[in-house]
Amino acid sequence: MTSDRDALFRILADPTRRKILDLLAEQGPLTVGELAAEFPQLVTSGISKHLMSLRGASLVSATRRGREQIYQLEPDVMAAALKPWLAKYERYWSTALARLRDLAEERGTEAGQTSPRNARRRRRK
Amino acid sequence: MTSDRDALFRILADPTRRKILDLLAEQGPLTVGELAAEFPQLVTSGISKHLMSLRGASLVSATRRGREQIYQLEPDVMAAALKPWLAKYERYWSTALARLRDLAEERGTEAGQTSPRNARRRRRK
DNA sequence: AGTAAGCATTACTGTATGGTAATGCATCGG
DNA sequence: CCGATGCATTACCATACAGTAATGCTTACT
Repeated sequence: MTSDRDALFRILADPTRRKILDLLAEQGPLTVGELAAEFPQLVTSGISKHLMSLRGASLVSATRRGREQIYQLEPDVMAAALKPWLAKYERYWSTALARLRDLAEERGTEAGQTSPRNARRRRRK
Repeated sequence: MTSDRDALFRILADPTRRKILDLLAEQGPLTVGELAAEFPQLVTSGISKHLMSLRGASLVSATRRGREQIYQLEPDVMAAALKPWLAKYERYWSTALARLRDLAEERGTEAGQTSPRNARRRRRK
């Protein structure tokens, strides 16, 4: 019952897992050893566990080459889970940036309502 | 030392908090009571705790009106933390969508290398 | 004044999970 | 063949944290 998106966000919550994904996104496929080298404070079995959970969520895939495992980013699941969710916020972000720019430029242009004009909810007694 | 982004992803990991943010994004400002009504399985003090942590991360802000607290989405922090991070993946997403479309259209156009052409790393023995 | 509504705070509990150490299992080099 | 490398798996531990119940503080109503 726990949705795909729930699982994704739980996985992304851990900084180590996010960094693994970031490395794979920036550098392309990497072996476990190469990945582990980026986390000197962690033992390799820890990395392995993270990689297993990433594989379990289909965020990465692995192919063997001899005794090495080459991990690779698998972007589809993340895109599918994240894009619709992001859509709810992106419109706020543009206005947020505009607002920041406005603040930087001048003070006192308090023309209201950047947020969705949402007529429902009038509960002022 | 734990970065802004770490904090954000930890917060987003909880489905209740994500739903709170979603509601505020979709419906505009809401009171605690209105929010709590969306979570029948939770007691209100639980909602309140979540709202406190959201406020602590500056993802929402609250204004009093009488004895009600009206919570409102505060998009800036989220945008600032998420947009640079998303940039690493978005280019994969377009190709991912293209790949999905390709798969839907036909089978066997296995022209390789959608991923970043990353010349470094040549370790084929 | 007294009661209730709306929300925050605190203390407590159970569970999930990140980390480690130990072990196992292929694969590679000599 | 034998030790070493590369990685996965297991069992174990400690901590973080979501949820609840209890309490308190304002504001509103009568």
